[in-house]
Amino acid sequence: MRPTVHDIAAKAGVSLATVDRVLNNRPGVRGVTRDKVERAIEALGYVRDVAAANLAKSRIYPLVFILPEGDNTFMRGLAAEVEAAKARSAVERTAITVLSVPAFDAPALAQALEEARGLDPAGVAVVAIDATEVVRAVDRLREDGIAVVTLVSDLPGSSRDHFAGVDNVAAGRTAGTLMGRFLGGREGPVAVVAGSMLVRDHRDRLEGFGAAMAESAPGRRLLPVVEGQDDPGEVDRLVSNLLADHPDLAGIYSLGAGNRGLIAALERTGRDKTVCAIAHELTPHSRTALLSGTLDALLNQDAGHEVRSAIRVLKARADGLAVIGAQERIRIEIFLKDNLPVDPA
Amino acid sequence: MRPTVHDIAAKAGVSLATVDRVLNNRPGVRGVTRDKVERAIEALGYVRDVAAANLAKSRIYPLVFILPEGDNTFMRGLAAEVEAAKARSAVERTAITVLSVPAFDAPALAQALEEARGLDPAGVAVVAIDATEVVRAVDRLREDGIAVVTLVSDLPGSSRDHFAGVDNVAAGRTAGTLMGRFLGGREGPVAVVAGSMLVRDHRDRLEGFGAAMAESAPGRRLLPVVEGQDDPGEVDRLVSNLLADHPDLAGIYSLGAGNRGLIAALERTGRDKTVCAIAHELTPHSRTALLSGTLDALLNQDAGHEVRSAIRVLKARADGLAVIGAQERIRIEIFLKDNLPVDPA
DNA sequence: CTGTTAGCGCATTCAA
DNA sequence: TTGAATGCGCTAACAG
Repeated sequence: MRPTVHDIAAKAGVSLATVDRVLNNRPGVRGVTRDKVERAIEALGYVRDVAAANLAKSRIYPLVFILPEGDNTFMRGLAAEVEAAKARSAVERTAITVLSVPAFDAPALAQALEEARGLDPAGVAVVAIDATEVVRAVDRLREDGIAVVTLVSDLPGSSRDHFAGVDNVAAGRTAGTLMGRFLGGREGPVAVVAGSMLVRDHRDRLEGFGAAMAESAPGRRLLPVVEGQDDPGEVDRLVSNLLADHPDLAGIYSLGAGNRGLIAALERTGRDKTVCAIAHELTPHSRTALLSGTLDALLNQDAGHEVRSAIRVLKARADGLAVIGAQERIRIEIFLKDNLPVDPA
Repeated sequence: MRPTVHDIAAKAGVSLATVDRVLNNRPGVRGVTRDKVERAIEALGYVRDVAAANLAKSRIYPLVFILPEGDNTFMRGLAAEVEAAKARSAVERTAITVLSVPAFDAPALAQALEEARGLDPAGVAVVAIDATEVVRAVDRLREDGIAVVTLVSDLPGSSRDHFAGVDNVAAGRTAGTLMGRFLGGREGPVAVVAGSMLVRDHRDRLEGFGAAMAESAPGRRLLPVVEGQDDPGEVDRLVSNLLADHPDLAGIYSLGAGNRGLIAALERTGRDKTVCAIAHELTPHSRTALLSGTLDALLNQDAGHEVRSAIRVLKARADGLAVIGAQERIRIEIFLKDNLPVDPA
C-alpha cells in the first residue's frame, strides 16, 4: 500500500492536521515541525491521492467558455464539445458557462471577457482575436487571479496561461508541402482563401503555407489572399470569382472555415477534379468532399481534445499545479480519404 | 449538489446498504424494494461518484502486458510506455506485470498467455500473433473471466474484448495513396518491405497498400514483398539488394519496423533523394530521416495512447462497464517534415 | 431480506 | 502552534 497522511503523521510524531498544513503549505507551523514532517514525506515517498482530496474538498471549478457565433461547422462543433464537457460537469466537478460573441469583433470579445470577470470564475477559455483591447481584458482577468487559456486562436502578447490549439505556422507549412508535392510539375497558380487576417491562427497558417510552397515548389505563383469571414456564402462567391478569373488555377488552400462554400463552388463549376484543394477541419461536409475527391487533403485539429485540454489546464492552474506538457499538445492531423475516422465527426 | 446514496435511501425509505445492493445489483433484495430504489434513482437522476466508490473499495487491478522482444525502436517505445503506466500505478490503482516473448514466435506467445493466466490478473494486454494456438490461449483466459485486449496487432478469430490499435488496412491504403500521388507520373517499380506475414497488422497493411496503389496509380509495378523480421540489420540487407537489383526503383513502402536498416541502405547508396520512401512509426531515427528528406512520409500510431487505452478498457471490462468507443479509437497519424511534434518522440 | 457501523484518504472546523 | 473530531460519497463487514 502507498503511504497515507496517517503514515506521515505517525512517522513524524504529529497530528493529521499538522501534516495537512505542511502538505498544503498553510501557515501556523513551526519551522522545526515543518522540517520533521517534510522529512517524513520524503522518506515515505508520499504522493497525495487527488481523488480523495477532491472528495474531501467537494471543490467545484466555475469555468467560462467564450466562443464566436457564426454559421461555420467547425465552431459549431467546438460549441458541441463544450456542451459535451458540460454534460460531464458532475463527474469533473466543473460548472461551465458559455458566452457567445459575434465573430471577428474585438470590442465585443473584450466586453465578453469583462462579463466573464464579473462571474468570478476559476478560469476562462477564449477563442482569441489579436487586438490590444482583448489583450488588456485578458490581462485584467489574470490580475484577478483567474486562469486564462486561449482556444484555437492564440493571443501571444497577453499573459494567458496556456494556448490550447495547434501550431498554425506548422499547419500552414504542412499544407504547403502537400500542395507542392500533389501538384508536382503541373502548371498554374495557387489561390489562398482565409477567414480574416484579424485572427492569429489564419495569419500563422498563411505564413507557413507561403514558406513551404516557396521551398517545395519554387517559382509557383501564389495569388493574393482573399478573406471570406469564415462564411460559406461569402467563400462561395470569392472562390467562384477566382475560378472564373483563373482558368488555369492549379490549387486552392482554404485556411479558414466556411468550406461548404468552397466545395459548392468547385463542384458547381466542374473544376472539383482538376483543382487540387486542401482545407482545414473535418466536418460532415468536408468529409464527404474528401471522399468524393473534391478535396484532396484535410488538416484537422481535434476540437474535443482542445476543449478537454483547456479544462484540464484551467483546473490545474486554478490549483496552482503544473500540467504535463506532452499530454496537452494538440496535434495537427492530416486526413486523406483513406484514413478518415469511421464515426461521422 | 448532485444527489448521493443518502438521498436515494431517504427518498426510497430504505437503508444505505440496500441502496448499495441495488446500485451494484447484488443479490438479496426483494423485487418490490428494488423497484422502489430504482424509481428513486431514476427520479433523482443519480450518477455514482466513481472516485468515491474507488476510494471506498480501494480496489487495485492486476494487469499483465505481453510484449515481443527484439531490437526495433517501436516495440522498445511501446515497452517504455508500459513502464510509464507502471509509474502511474499508484494513481490508477493498477499493478502491472510485463512478460517478454521472442518476436514472431507463436508457441512462445501461447505459453506466455498461459503464464499470465497463472497470475490470475484482472486483464491481459497482448501484441498478438495470428495463430490458432494463440487464439486458443486467449479464449482460455476469457473463459476464466480475465479481460483480454490485443495491442498493435489484432487476433480477429479470438474472443478478445477489444483491439487497441489502428485499422491497418486503412493505414496501408493511406500509404498507397500518398505513394501514388507523390510519385505522380514518375516511372519505375515500387518495393514493399514487411516484418513478417505472420502478424495480422503487416498482412492488413499490405492489402490496403496494394488496393490503394491500384486505384491511385494503376499500372504501377509492385515488386514481391520481402520480409525483414523487423530487424534493422536484415532490413538493411534486403533493401540494399532491392536497390541493386532495380536501378529504376521509384518507391519503397516499409510497413513494418527496423527502419534504421532502411534508412542506412538508402543513405549509403545515395538513393535517399531519388527513391520515395514511406515508412511506419515515429522514432528518433525515422524523425531524423524525415527531416533530412530520406523518408518522404511517416505513418504513426501513438504507442502511449494505445497503452493508456488498453488499460482503460481492461479496467472497464474487469468491472463489467461499457467503454466510450470514440475515446478508444486509435488514429492513423501522418507525419511530414512540417508537422512533427516538437518533443523527441 | 434489510439495517447499522466503520472505514477508504484527505480537508476542515473547532478547541486547546 | 498544535490536535481531536467530523464528514466528503461510497462500499463492506457484521448484525438482526
